[in-house]
Amino acid sequence: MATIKDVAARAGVSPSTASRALRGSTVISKPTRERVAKAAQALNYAPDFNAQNLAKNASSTIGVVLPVDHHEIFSNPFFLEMIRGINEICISHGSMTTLATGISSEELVHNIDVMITQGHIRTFILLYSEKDDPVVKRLAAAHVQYVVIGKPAQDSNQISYVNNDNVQAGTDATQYLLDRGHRQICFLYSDLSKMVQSDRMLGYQRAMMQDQLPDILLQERFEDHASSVQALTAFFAAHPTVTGFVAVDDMLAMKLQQVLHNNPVWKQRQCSLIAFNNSIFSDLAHPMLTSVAVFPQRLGEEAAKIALATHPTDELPTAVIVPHQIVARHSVRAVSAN
Amino acid sequence: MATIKDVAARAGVSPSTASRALRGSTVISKPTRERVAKAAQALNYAPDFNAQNLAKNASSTIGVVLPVDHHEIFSNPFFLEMIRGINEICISHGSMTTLATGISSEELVHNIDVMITQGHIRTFILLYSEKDDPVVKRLAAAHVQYVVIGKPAQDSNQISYVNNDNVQAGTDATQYLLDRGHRQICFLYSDLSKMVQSDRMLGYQRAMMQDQLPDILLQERFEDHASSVQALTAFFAAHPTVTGFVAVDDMLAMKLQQVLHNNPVWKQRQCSLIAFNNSIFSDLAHPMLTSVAVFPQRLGEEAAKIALATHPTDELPTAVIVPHQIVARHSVRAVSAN
DNA sequence: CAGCCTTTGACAAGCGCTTGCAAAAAATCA
DNA sequence: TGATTTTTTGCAAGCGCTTGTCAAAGGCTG
Repeated sequence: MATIKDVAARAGVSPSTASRALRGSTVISKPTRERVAKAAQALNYAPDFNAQNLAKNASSTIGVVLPVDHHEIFSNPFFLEMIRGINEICISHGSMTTLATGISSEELVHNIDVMITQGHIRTFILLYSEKDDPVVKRLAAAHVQYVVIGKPAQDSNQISYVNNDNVQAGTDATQYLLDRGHRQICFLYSDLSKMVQSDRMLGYQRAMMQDQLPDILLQERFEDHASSVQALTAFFAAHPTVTGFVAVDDMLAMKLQQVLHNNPVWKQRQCSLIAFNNSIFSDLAHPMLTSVAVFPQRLGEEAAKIALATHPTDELPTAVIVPHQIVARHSVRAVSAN
Repeated sequence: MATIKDVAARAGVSPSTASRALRGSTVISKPTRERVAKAAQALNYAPDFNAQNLAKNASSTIGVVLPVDHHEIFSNPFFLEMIRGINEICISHGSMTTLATGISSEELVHNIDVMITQGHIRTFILLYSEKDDPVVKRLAAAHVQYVVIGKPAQDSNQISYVNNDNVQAGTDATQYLLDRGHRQICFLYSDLSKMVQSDRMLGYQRAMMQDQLPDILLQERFEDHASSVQALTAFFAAHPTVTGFVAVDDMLAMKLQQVLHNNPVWKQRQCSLIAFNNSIFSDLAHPMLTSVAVFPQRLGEEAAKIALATHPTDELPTAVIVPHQIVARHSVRAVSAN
């Protein structure tokens, strides 16, 4: 590997000049800068990250934090797509990414500690957002920069984040059903402590309220068949005229679909179903799910851009909202308005 | 952060002695070693990776290579679980992991190049195995160490790998159906160029042959409903008495299940179904799929252990096979032997 | 044309750690 | 006890890069 001395020699300047020239310092004359650049090119020079980091006492890699391992969460293809997006941008900026995972909160925090103290990593991207997250506390205490994907649980205008407009997405999904004649629409969710879910629910409620229709909520995880059937039986008893569901994500939608499909009476109702995330599950369901795409890769990309852009810690935070988009498949039918 | 000088000072020795003591060099007397260790402990000392790497001209991070981005592949939860396993082990060995991804083969190779030349990464784990992989070529050319998860496409006893015994898994799955009275069993796959699939198929064939039963093969991707129905119609016409399917993975099994379920006649056949991977899809299907678990996290762990263990490149390669295990759910019924 | 300011580039120190080499200390032996 | 070996420790150089400081060179003005 060529070192900076080699390119300096070839360009006929000192290493320090070469260094400055390569980072585009205006203190070096343009001709020299070009000469150095040419030499670097010719020698196929690339700086050694370790040396660079050591000298700058910084790091060219950014840490990507996965949520604490919880099987269900973890099997969500979402994360990989976000990681892809992040990595893409990082590489193009000459950075690398490294992962922080953990089987428990403590382990995660510890791993992050190691990355900060030993790895000198100064920028993190959180792939999730949670209330009272010890990870966030640690990050803040260590004065490192971080951007979260999702809506920050608090201080949302003090920290950088990228997110979808989940409230709007909720409204749009609901409106989609309304537009097709549905009036009795149920919002199906599993865990309101997740910001995504409560936001989408808010959106749903807004849409319903606008048409002066009553909320119909159903919380259910569909963990086993028996309890699912029981829950749905009770639900339909209370709301016999429901024609559509807005399910908070497509995994949940799929589960609902399964139990619906499996009961002749319910199947006959042909309830419409709109979901979120547009992941592989939407395609795998039958009928395929109409779903609100949220573009995880894009989320990752935007997060990485923010992370790579602002280095001064005391700068104003950035927030970017990535758009969503309904992709129509076959799980929604129009009904004649009653 | 405490540096090695600090601990040296506190222990009353020179930095070099401290360094040697901390790496456990036997050239340092035991008492001093202990004194240094104690000082390090007290100061909460941890070495700076960058400095360490620079001095040793090595790297304490290992590169994890994802397959080239192909949407279907990428939405497989498998990868994240392997990564989890890898990360777990790496962290506990004081290493970090960094990701290599790419939208094309060229991009991937380029990214890996950067990691090697600029990042000084000397060890990689490939999360996939493919024939004529340019990544492998590059890795070999650069004389870096790598271990692959899956069966190496060639030279399988020259390179380290970790894998399941997919042939045996195929046999076991088939035998599971045989044991329950099935005789007309179909093997469903999508792409034989993948080692996993061809291996599992081999196992299926072995089991069938042992009972002197004929192979029944079906290649189908179930990409859209119409073509799926068509394919199955043709299939059942040719093999009207099939009672069970061995599907090469649970995503495929799920798709099959969907189209089967959706046709009253086929549904009535109540075909049994056994799948592989035991991912979230197995749980999501209805009825839930009996599936052969292959423990991706474990695969990752083992791969990481190998990667971290052998540093001399000229050492003999290691191969480890992680066991599989059938987890019974509801997609297999016993049939009375005819 | 002398004096002063500006631009340009080199020198050298240092980031935190490792390691070859040699000096000091301890242990052994005659 | 002195010589010799063995053990233990310190010195200093160096990994590849950045950057503060300063000298040299060139351009102005009066």
